Amino acid sequence: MFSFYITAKNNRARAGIFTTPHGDLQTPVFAPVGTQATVKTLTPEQLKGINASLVLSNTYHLYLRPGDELVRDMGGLHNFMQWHDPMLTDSGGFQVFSLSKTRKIDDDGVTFKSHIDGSTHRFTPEKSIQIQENLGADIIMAFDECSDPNDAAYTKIATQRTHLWAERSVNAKTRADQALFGIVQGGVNADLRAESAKFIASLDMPGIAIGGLSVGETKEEMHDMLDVVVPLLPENKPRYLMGVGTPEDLINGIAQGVDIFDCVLPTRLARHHSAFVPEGRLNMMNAVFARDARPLDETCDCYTCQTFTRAYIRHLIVAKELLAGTLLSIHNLRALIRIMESIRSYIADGSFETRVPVLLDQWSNNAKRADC
RNA sequence: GAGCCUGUAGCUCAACGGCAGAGCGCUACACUGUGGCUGUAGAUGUUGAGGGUUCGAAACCCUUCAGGCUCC
Repeated sequence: MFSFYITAKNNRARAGIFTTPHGDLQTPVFAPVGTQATVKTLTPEQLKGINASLVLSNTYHLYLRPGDELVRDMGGLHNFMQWHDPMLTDSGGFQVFSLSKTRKIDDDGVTFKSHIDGSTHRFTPEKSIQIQENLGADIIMAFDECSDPNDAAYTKIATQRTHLWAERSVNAKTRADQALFGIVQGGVNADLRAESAKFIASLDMPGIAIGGLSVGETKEEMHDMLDVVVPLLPENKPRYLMGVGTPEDLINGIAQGVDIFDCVLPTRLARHHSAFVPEGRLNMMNAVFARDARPLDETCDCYTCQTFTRAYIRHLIVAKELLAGTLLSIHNLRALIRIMESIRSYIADGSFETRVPVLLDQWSNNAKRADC
């Protein structure tokens, strides 16, 4: 039911097709994040309009509200949110650590308090898989622990625990129509990363994720960890770099052999008034755009850029109109998806490697603000 | 025409004889497996105007301008 064909390679970069029960995914792919069974501010129709192919949703959030059994009874996540293409759910591991103020972790699982009402809950690997089976995404994730990469001693403990939990996640899985991906941890320790990559690869899951990056370490550390991990992963399985990222991170990640990415950044920045454009990140609330009649990005083919001026978008932001978030989300997601489309064609025609410096030069200053 | 009240940052208002301030707004910055947040930094004043008293005035006195209320 799940297979991954590599259609072209440029050194470590690969283009491929991952088949799922809801259609084929062309990789490299960027997945918009739809935490609460919606990519914030966008309809499924709008997502189709920007050629989104994979959407991520969240186990932690949907378990707390409206409840995974309710989603199951409403026909599963695809039907519930009316997204009929490939979907992925997170395991809830990350949110237990990033959102819950108080939590108690032991080798069996995590007891935590809801960020919504403070009520107490418990996740174990088995519980996470059960929830994700109720939700019904095509790709589901092993329950893991994402620790602070700067805490080396604790990261070792958390990584070992993540390995035990990965095995338990595999054993808990019952549905054949879902692909369970394992997650490599190990912080910024090369030896621990290598050990984790080998262990997770040994479980022979249909895909492997690299977690615990873009959580506070430097770009150089992320780069170094990918250099350690990716060569230790099987060629014939998709590699998923969780929570990344900026246009620059996507280009670098693909060059290092990553196939799947997800990130809140394009939609979060959209709601916080920033736009990805080739010359840099624009803060569209800035007064300089008040009378700017140009589109966000003259080279972009998205609905926002084909239709509206910067002046209008700034007006919507200043007036706190919801449409601002929608228009900027359409643009930011389209910008990243368009980069993916270009790179897939570059890998296919063999030009990707030589184009990386040009792509980076074009997009690397999106990590911070542009001057225009 | 007479009496009273009010004029302080873009807005609403503090300070009532001793460094002119707050909230909001404004100008920027940050945001990477999402709390439509949040956090950080910054700018802005002939205290309506003019004169006087005082070591010192947004404050007290005089004149004047503007707005409001009341009375004739």
